[in-house]
Amino acid sequence: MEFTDRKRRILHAVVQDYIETAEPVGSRTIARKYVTDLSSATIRNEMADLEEMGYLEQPHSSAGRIPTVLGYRVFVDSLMEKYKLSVMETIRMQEAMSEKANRFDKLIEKASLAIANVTNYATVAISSGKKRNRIKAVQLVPVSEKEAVIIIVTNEGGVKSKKVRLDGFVDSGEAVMLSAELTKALSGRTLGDISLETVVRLKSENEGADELIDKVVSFMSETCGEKDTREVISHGGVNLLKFPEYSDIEKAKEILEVLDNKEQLQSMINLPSAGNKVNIIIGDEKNGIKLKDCSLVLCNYEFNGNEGTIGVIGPTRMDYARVVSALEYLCEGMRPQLGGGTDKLEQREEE
Amino acid sequence: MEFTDRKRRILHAVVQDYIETAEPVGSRTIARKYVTDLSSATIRNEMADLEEMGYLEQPHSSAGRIPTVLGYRVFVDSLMEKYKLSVMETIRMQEAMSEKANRFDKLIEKASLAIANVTNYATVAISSGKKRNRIKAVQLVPVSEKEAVIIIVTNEGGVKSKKVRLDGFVDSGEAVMLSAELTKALSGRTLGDISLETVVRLKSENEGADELIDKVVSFMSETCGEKDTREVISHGGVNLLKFPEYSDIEKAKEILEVLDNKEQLQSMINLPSAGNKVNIIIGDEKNGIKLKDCSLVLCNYEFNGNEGTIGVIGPTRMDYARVVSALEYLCEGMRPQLGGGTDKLEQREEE
DNA sequence: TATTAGCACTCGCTTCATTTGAGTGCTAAT
DNA sequence: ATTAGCACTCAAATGAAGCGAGTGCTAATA
Repeated sequence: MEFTDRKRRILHAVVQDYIETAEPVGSRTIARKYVTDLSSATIRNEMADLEEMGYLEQPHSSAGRIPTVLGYRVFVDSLMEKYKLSVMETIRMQEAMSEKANRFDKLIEKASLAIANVTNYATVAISSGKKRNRIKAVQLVPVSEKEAVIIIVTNEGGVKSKKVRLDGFVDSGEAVMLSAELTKALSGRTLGDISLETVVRLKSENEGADELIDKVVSFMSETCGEKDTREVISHGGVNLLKFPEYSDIEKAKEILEVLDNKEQLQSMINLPSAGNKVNIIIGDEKNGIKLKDCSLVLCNYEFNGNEGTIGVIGPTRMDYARVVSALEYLCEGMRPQLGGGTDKLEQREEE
Repeated sequence: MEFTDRKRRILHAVVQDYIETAEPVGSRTIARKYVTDLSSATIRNEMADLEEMGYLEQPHSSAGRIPTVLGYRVFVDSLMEKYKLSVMETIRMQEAMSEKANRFDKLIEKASLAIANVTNYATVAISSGKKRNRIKAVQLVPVSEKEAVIIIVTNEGGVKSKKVRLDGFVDSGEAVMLSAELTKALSGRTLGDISLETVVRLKSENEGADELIDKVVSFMSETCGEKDTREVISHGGVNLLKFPEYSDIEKAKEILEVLDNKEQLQSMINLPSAGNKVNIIIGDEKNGIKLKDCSLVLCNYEFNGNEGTIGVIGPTRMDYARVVSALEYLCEGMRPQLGGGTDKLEQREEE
């Protein structure tokens, strides 16, 4: 059977209306609101065809039609028109992002929250910082008789620090010396690639500081091992409760449990990383994970050397056009400063 | 009317049974399961008394009794017996806490999650770091031609850092000099109390570094202004969905919205800080906030100089004894190392 | 030949009345 | 003082009737 233009118009109408109302849409509704040049009877026939072709289905025999997964697919791929964000929406996002974001994970937390608020769906964000940083400087600061702070500054200006307890005493003079030594020896290297010889040499050249050097080295490898810190966060889960598809508490629990579970979230998001384009995953199109009846709109972002993915989760019946626009706006707006002066580029890390 | 010992036994039984079943409990149930030496008729009379005294109420005239807020109050204050944590429960908490917690906020995040998992209620935690820290050292590290990192180390070994952009160039020699100067001038002071004279003097003694000094000072006051960074987090909101009191989606939405809202959470928790003892707030006992039908069990904790509050939110019908024990175990176990060697005490902060 | 009007039919909801049963309060007996 | 017994109450479960949105099919129309 041929997918005529008229069928296309009708499919578009069904999806559109179902997205708005969450009610199965009947032929009469379409004839009145969308395809006014045809009678309900004609539309009825076309809808029967569309059902046969797999784009629509009926919850029960005397109800209207709802889109199938396939129906949504062609809708998002070729039917839906681009949504123009309202001024209000852009402002809300800019405001959310304009506040000083200290750490990178704070920034994406803000982004995630902003998207959740603007779209009124749930969001999930993952930061997969590709930290291939090199050491710029190492500093030791004694803070009490038996404690000192190790500070490592990287290339990009990142700072890692740790307070350690020492058995031996280190005074500030020694600390300064040792800082200089360590900086000289390690500067330019990656956190991971400190060779054993280097360690041995350092120890022999700085007698009595064995303990501290060990601590520094182990701290570095520790930190380095955290490459996949992959923080997963989620916001706006409650937003979903206002949709009728989750008025059943069991359904609600199901999805909220997924949103609460970092592992599941992660496995859900990790699948595709198709460039920087927005990626839409509908219903349970293969990729497993129990996001039945849910859709996922993903977008990769990049900021200041870190990168990650942010996504929106909602009912399959979500307002794809608006979600896509919001995500694009935010992710693209992240590279240039999104509402701040030069300040925006200062990355800052703290307790 | 007198609050006889028999009345006490019956009230205890009602509360206990209601906590378990969530169903109004009738006289027959009590006669069979709890107070077997009395007939249901006698218990009926006693219950009528208890209702008159304000400890019990009836949802409707032909139903069993449920505890009033007052009823819960006397239950938690003088009736309930201490719960002994099962081995399984302690193990689960220890495991959750034993992993290396980098930053302090990560640690309390873990604690919050652990309590949520063990109790199966929702938790909320707030860290109100009482940062009365004094400066120990100031370090400047140039990372590129026009960028440098400012690092401030405090008394307690806390580290704050920020990458700044500079118009003028700073080489590492200058940076070391300036670091020493700044450390000498500022060491021992609180982040907030740098006087104008000090700034002026520093600038005159270090010509050409005006810009950097300004940045350092403004960073300090910025950081200082963050005294109330008061990070609020919450976990286990979904847990609540399994309780029948939230099987109505509207009720569920109500509480989950509160849990999602940092401001509301904060105002809810901030009320009492009665020492280090566990504090139970039932229903909407004055203190406002829409936690009607909910109870809140709060406990203050302290770790490594930081302090905060962690709390459990659940239906008024929650298993107070178990929650109290879990919280006490966790909060008290926080000062001594809770499942780790000396390592546990090392505080570490990073990107 | 494509479209449309018309009509019988389906089936999920809502409404309303009835039944059921757990639980109470009261009274009279122990 | 306690208890057995009984009439009464009321929420919740059950089920029948009617409604109405929507369909599929057929016959008339352009």
